[in-house]
Amino acid sequence: MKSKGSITQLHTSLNYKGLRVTPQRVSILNAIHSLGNHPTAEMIKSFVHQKNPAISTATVYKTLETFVQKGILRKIRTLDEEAARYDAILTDHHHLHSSQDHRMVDYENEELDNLLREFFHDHRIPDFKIESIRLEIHGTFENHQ
Amino acid sequence: MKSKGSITQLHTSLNYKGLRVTPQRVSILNAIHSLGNHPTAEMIKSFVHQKNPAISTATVYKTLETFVQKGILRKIRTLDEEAARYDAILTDHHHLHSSQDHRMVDYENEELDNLLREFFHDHRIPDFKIESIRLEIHGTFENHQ
DNA sequence: GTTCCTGCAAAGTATTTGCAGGAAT
DNA sequence: ATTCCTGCAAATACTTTGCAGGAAC
Repeated sequence: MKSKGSITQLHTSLNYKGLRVTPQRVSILNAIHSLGNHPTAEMIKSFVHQKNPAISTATVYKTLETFVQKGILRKIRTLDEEAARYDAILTDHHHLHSSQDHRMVDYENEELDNLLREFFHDHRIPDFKIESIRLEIHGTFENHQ
Repeated sequence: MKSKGSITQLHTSLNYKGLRVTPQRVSILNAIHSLGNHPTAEMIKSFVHQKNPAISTATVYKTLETFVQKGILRKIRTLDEEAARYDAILTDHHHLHSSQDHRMVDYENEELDNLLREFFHDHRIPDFKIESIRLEIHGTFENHQ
């Protein structure tokens, strides 16, 4: 469905970051893309285990941390959950948070970002320099989509 | 400095929520108000221990959870920290997040809220009903304030 | 007197770390 | 050949739970 990076592309992108291409890392990247947005480490581990049961929990965590350090993933936390989630979208964007289940869906809107930029340009916060703004939009999904 | 609730007020507000007034609960509420915004359970525990070393960790956690359930506190999580924080301000508001240290400062602006309300009124998100919006404003504090 | 709360210790969940062997380069 | 990565097990951080005694009402 969604265009996934080929093995070669993964290879290249890992190399580019100075990382060795290991089956574990390839599996984990594939898992994140297959799982859609914002899986937890646990979800990634389960997915990866289907094909490769030998991969250890420690490796999953270490790898995710490495990817975050290298700027391949972003780590995010939600309001009401214990576990961290990992986001493969690196550009700044916002999230819809379901108050029913713990779903999180990306929300991007350039017009909104411009509006915010303007607003804070006109309303500087004393002694604070803004780097980025992320909206947590809480609510409920309708039509069970 | 900041107007704190007297013992009697605390008493009344706990009673109002159907909670018994215990020294532990009074200490914990005082701690949260003294510590300013968004202390972690650990910070609250340390503070409380200065006056009352006997209070247990379990009680701190249980009490905080009770307060959250009763709507006396709100539990929040930050981007890069493991531990939850507790916020005594219940009305919807936003937060400044320091990218230097792990500081979090409240930010409220009615004009901003109106702007957002208008924006999302005009740009409905398909199949999603918004309940609340919180901004995470990341950046750096200047003038070491 | 009844119900609720506290403290202890143990358990649970999420995550990190040290280290030795093994794989990628 | 060297450097980096993985897996194991143990450790750590944060939080929850069961239960019995004690406090608040």
